[in-house]
Amino acid sequence: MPLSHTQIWNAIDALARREGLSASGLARRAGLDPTSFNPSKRFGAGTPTRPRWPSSESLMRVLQATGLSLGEFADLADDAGPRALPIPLLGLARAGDEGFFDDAGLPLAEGWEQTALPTRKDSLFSLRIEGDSMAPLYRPGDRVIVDLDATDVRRGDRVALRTRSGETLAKEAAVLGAREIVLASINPEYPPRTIARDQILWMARILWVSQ
DNA sequence: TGTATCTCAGTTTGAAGAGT
DNA sequence: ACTCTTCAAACTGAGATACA
Repeated sequence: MPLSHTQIWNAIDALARREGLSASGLARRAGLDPTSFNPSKRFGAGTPTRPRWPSSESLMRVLQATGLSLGEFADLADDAGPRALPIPLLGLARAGDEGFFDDAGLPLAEGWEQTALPTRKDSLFSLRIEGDSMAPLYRPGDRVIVDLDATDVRRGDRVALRTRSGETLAKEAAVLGAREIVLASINPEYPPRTIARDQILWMARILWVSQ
């Protein structure tokens, strides 16, 4: 799904706003010249003006600097409303079969099933992981995407939750009792925590992690 | 206290440079 | 020739400082 000129620049502007920066501030953070994303750079000279595009290298540096995946960037690009972003899906067992990768080992466009990245909706938000209690699965600085609608938590799910005391936690649901739950850390150096159900403001499954 | 001036970080435009 | 990046100069607004 190619992105239009408008979508690319909308996404860059949206990403800059999300980071609390202007377009030039975003460029600077990415190690680019601060003028790279100026409005005057978005169209070439001449009448009519020709649309200009950021290079793929510039785009990759911005994504690296903001910790965003290409899929999340593509979602920012669409200001028309919620949209599922399909990406190729293949089971690991099948990934060794012939016909799914080219000579360079890159995925071919044909023959793959598809899965959808989460669409933009009000119940979605992201959290930045702090501390190493979830290492090595989630590392400090990783961003997880949580869906507040995804409350059907099962044992073993990775969840984010907020307590009445003001803590926000990202853990694994080890025991889901009627009156209390036990949250395990992936890192064995951190002991499990037991939290009473009535102390939980909300708890939802972690859908995606952006590294 | 209120006003004028200075400084600086952030941002912008237009032109030139580099690569193809 | 064309496209994207970089450079130089200028603009803008906020905060600090000086002074009546």
